[in-house]
Amino acid sequence: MSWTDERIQTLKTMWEAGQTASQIAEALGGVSRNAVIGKAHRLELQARPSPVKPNDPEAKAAAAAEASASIATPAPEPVEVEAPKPAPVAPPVAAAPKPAAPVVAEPVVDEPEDDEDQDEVAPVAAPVRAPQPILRSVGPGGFLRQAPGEQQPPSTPAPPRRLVPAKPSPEMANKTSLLELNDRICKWPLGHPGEPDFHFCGKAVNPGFPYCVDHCGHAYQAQLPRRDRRPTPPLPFGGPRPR
DNA sequence: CCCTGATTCGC
DNA sequence: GCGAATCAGG
Repeated sequence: MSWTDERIQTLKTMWEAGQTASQIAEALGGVSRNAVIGKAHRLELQARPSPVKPNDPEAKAAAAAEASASIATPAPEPVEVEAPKPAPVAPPVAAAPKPAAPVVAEPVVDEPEDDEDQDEVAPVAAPVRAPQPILRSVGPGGFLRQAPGEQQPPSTPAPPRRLVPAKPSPEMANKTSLLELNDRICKWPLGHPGEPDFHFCGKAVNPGFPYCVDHCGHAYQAQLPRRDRRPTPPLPFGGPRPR
């Protein structure tokens, strides 16, 4: 598998959306988790909390000094630490539990009359599960319950030759799907991954940010004293959606 | 053990 | 540029 523009775009988006490298690899198919991480780094997408971050230049220097006690001090450069910029209170992606594989709304019209294997360049990028109605119990808020492990069966990563199910419903006609995202449109998720109407905001971004001006306002807030905080910070992913 | 991302380094 | 191997924390 090679890194086509589409696949790179998917990688970028999912990475920014807080998906784990494993999830991204699985969604893309044909690549390993390491491949995804490696590519992400080459794309300079890092900027994500790593479970294994030294993060302490002094400790590093100390360790280095200890390891090579005989070497002259290599002038430990004081690394710049996170400045107190306005802390994003609710980076929507941070709390992302396990958004399912990319939901494609791309209405791929399936013409039944032509049976031949046409190497249709259908976006194979993401395995698409037919939007089969998931019948589950309904929670207090009216949302569909989903067992933690059954977001979607990522199990059949078999690259679908055709994407039949994406019915061109008028519902999704104007919605922005995962694969339609780019650097210029707002990536704020609307709805829940796995649900049929899950899509993204899609408005023009606030330059320099992944979201439009409105959603930047939601995503980046000044840290307020607990008492003064809104009881419910926006949770774009996960969490029951009030209806 | 499992998971995670980071890094290295031969290709 | 790519990604397996390896590392290291949770």
